[in-house]
This record gives sequence, C-alpha cells and structure tokens, in this order.
Amino acid sequence: MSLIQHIKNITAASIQEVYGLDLSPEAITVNQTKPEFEGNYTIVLFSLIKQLKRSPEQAGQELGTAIIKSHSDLFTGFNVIKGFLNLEIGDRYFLEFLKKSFNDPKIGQQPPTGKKVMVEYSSPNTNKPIHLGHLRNNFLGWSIAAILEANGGEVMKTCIVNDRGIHICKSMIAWKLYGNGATPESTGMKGDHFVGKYYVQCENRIREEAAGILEKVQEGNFEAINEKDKQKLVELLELRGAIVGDSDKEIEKRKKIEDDVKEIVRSNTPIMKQAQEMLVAWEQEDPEVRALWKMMNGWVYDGFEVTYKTIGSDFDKTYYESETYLPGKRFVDAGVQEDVFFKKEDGSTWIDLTDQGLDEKLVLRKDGTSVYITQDLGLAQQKFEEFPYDQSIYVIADEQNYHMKVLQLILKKTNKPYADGIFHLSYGMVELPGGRMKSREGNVVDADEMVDEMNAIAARHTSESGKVKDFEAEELNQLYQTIGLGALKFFLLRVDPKKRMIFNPEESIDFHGFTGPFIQYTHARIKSILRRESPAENQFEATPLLKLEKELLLMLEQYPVVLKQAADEYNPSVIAIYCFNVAKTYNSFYTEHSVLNAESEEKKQLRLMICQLTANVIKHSMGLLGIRVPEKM
RNA sequence: GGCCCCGUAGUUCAAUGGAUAGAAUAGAAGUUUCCUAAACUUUAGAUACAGGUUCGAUUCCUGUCGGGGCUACCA
Repeated sequence: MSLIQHIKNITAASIQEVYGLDLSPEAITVNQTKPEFEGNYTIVLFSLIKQLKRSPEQAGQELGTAIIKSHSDLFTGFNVIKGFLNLEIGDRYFLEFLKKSFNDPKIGQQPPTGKKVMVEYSSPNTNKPIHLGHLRNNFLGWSIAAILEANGGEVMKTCIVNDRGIHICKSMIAWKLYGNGATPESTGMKGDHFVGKYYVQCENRIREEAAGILEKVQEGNFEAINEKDKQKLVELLELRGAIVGDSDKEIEKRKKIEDDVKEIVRSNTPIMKQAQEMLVAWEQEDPEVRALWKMMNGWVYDGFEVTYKTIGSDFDKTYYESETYLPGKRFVDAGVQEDVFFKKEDGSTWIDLTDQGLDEKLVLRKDGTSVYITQDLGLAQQKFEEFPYDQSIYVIADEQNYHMKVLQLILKKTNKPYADGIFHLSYGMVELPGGRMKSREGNVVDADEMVDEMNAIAARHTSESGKVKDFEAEELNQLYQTIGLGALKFFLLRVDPKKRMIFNPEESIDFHGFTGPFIQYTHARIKSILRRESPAENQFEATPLLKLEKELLLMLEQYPVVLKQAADEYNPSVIAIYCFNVAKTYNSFYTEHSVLNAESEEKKQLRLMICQLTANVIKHSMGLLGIRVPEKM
C-alpha cells in the first residue's frame, strides 16, 4: 500500500477512535508538505472541522497526538499550523522501502486486473506522410497503452488506416496526370513523401483552377458550375451582397460566406471532378483504378513502415477502412430494420439525435455509399467481436469531439453492449505560431525531417561534450537516435494531452532543463557510478537520513501512486513531470553528496542503493513514455 | 446563429477548492585539483477583466473582452 493511502487509513481510524466519527479514508485530503514547513505529509483539516466540532488548531493537536501515539513506529513528530496537520515520517519506513525495492527493475508494475482495453491510435491517411501532429497522436497512444499495461490491464493496440476516399483519389489523379510513370524507386523518394507530393500538386491545381472559375462566378458566369451548386452559389452571393457594413461581425460573416463559395467552386474544378469520378470508379471496383490505388497505397505503406519503426509505433492489429466500410453499411441496414435509422424520400439514411440536443445525422448518402461515420460503426462492431473489451480508447484530436459523441450515441441507441466502454481520448492539436498546420497548404512540420533534425542536434551536443570517444560508429548512431527521439517524445508528452500546444520551428526543441535528455543524462550519470560499484546486499545501520536522501526516497516511494494517476487520467504528462522531478532532485543530491567517497561505509551503501533505485524508476517511467535511457552519454 | 474548449512570468508549460501560484527557458550573478557542468546554487519576473459562492478560488457560477474548434450527402 502506498504511504499516502496508509496515512489516510490511519487518520480515518484515529478520527473514529478520538471522536467516534465514521469517515471514509477517501474523504481525507493528504498532501505532500510544502518545503517551507516542517514535516513530510500534511492532513488538511478544514473540511473536517464542522463534523469534528473543534477549531482547526484543536483538532490538529488532538489528532496529531492520537496518530503519533498509535503509530509511533511510522511517525516521529507533528506540528499544526492553521488547519494543516504536518506529519513527520521516521527514517525507518523509508529504509525498509529502500531495502525491499532497490533491486526491482520492474518497480511499479501492477499485477493483472483482467481488464481488457483496446487502444486505437495513429490511424493515418494514405495520401500524405505524417507530420508533427500525428507524432503527438502516435506517442500518446503508444504511451497510454504502456501505462495501462503497467497498471495491470490487458491491452490490444490497433490502428485504422484511412486507405480510401477522396483524399487518396487526389494523389492518384495528380500522379496519373503529371507523374509520367515515376515511382519512388525511379526518383529515390520515400514512398509516403512521393505520394504526398502528388497530393500537394493536386491541391495546387485545384487552387489554380478555382481562382479562374471564382472570377467568372463573381461576374455572374456560372458555366463551369453544375446546376445544383449554381443555385447554392446564387443564394450565397445574394446573401453576401446584403451584408454591407464593415463591423468585425459583418466582415466575419462575409468571410464565412466567401469560404463557402470557394469550397463549392473548388468542388467544381475539372481536376476535382476527375478525382470524384475516380472515387465512384473505386467503389464500383473498376480494375484499373483499384490497381493504381493498390500500387500507390503500397508505396505509402513502405514509407510508413520505416517511420513507424523509427518512432517505435507498433500495433497488434491493423484495420483498413476499405475493409470496414461494407460492414458499416450492413450495420446501418440492420439499424433501419430496427427503426433506429430512417430513410428520407431521396433515399438517404439518417438518425435522429435531436432528443440528445444534437441534429439529425446522415449515415448513408442517397446513392447508398457510406460516409465517414458509417465505417466507424462497422469497425466498432468488428473490434468488439474480435476482442471483447471492457474499454475501447480512441486517440483522436479534439476537432472530432462531435463526431465521437455521435458515434457513441448511435451505438447506445442501437443497444450495443460495448457502447459504454468507448472512450474518446481527445487531445489538443499541435499548432505553429501562425496557426494550425494544414497539409493542404503545405505548412506542416514533417515527422521524418523532424526526427532527422533532432538526431543531428543530439549528435552535435554529443560531440561537443566529448564524453563517449570510445563508442563505435554504430553505437554512436544508436545514441543519437535515443537522445534525439527522447527529446522529441518528451517534448510532446510532457504537456497535458487535452491542451493544444504550440511548436515554434524557429526554436528547435531544447536539450536542457525540463527535457528528455536531461533525464537521460541523469540516468547515465547514475550508471557511471554503479559501473564502479554495486550496492552490496548487506545490512547497514540506519544512520539518520540527510534531507536530500529522504526527499528522494519520499518521491521514489510515490511512483505507484503516480502510475495509477496517469492511468486514471489517461495522461502521460503526469509521468513525465514526475520523472523530471526525480531526476532534478537526484542531481541536487549528486552535487551535494558524494556516493563513492561517502562519509562512511554505511552511507556509501545507502547511497548506492538509492542510486540503483533511482535509475530503475527513471528507466521504467521513461519506458512508459517510449523513451530509452542510455548507459553512457 | 447554435454547441464546445482555452486565456497563468518575455516565451513554453505546472498547480484533486488549501499554506507565500510551481518548473523550464530567455535575463542577471556565481560553482569544476573531487563519482559525467546535457549539471548545480542564487536572483528578478505571471493568474485577461468585473462580479458572485466559500473559512479559503488559477480551480466552481455569471457577465465582458480576447483566441480556437465543431456545426458537410469531406475524412
């Protein structure tokens, strides 16, 4: 049991004993004592005083006395300041903890709970390479899976590849029009980048063509627009003309309408029409289109494989949208039979969510083809059949909050037993100082380039320090990768997933301070000591612990609590922050006290054990973030 | 228009309703005959604004201002 939990239980028992009041241990707030006060843990009494019918001071004195009296083996003193009861933990507890756990490389690992959890993450589109935002997704998903496993869960990692749709057709049509039969091999490009090049080329072409059409449309010439869109455009242009003022609101309204107009014009460009035709041909299983699709997706998968291997993403099962959209349609058909979905006159299929405060939602187009959410319905069913989970986590950016809400709601309305287990791990997007990244506009930070750059910086720092001159070339490469990727992963995981974060490409990611390399360096320093001497498994006199020794042990003892918190909150940043604090405290300890030249043999043994324990906790916790720690750097 | 999220040092991030709001970085000043200075020590600097609830509010509620997202027969 963790010390904090133990203190809660003891406090509840003491309250029972002194006041005859039955309180749940969970109703008691126990914090770590602020450094400016005496003590290690603090019981906050304010919330209790009404029930205890005492002043905070009096309650503190009475409780403190009772707690010390009943557990003189654990506590050595207390003080009361205002409503805070500060408790001093005796050295003995920490020494026993140290002896018990210093040599456990799997420290923190919890026994199996039997809980089955599926984690879907990464889920790329196959029309372009992955960028910095996708890296946050990959690192988060991988780390959450590891954290849940460490807490005793049985975890299955999955990935849904969005391998069909209009975006892929854009790459395909551009390649057909401008590629001249080029391949990744013939150009020496990585497959995903190669295909992404054509996606951007298609977008550029759309923009060019749209500009010309837009000009004509504004002159009242609609010859390039289909009949239905023409109606819409006329309406929109009228609406726009009616807004004449120049207040901020009116300017914004006009801009919104203009954006709608642009979007309609874009879909009427010749190249876009070709892409749409290609999509229809794909659904009709046109052999030529399918062959091209297979070939280009194959190139992308070759590229992804390299990137995934580098960044450490792996999956127990990969799903493909091209294989789940048909089950999705069947899901909808079944729902129509059960009257959960309904058909409109034009043949489209919908679900009414207005009783939930949402709108009606389309689930099949009037031509019977599936939309985005259709395949998610089919996939959810398939997932549960293959892995009957207690919980299914979707690591998806927060721009899809509405989509995920709708998905879960539909599954509930269709009485699926697995609907309640669905959890959307909604994370904030990575933005640039100028706003969000848009593949369409090409202002993205490419993942492969980012990794290369981080490795290069790691190489520069390493050679400047000159500390690993005995390394072979291959070892050096490994080290650069460990440090560079460690810096990148830590940078993206140290922030609360729910919050969006800003990355400034002008300032490269730091290697000092609150960073991965800082912690890796601390680990390497510890290992340098342990290479010279290992702790002996002998009994040592419990000499009084010095302040930093005790502080470190106090912190290390909390590791399982931190692990649980990270799992409960689906938040790897809890671990990143904890691990940084451990490393920081260790560095102070390291500077202040010599290990190998300690004041006495007992102190040396004590400190060697602390070193060993610290290294184990750092290695294990960084491992949960997907970050390796080097023996030397 | 409707729904949702976010405003904390110059910057990037912390803070289950609890003590004097923590870090990192950038700034200023120091530390190496001694286990790795990617380190350590000292210093200065912030809760957008106005109300309310509370013994106590960065946190909860209301309003104002500012930023973002969603509201597709795109994915």
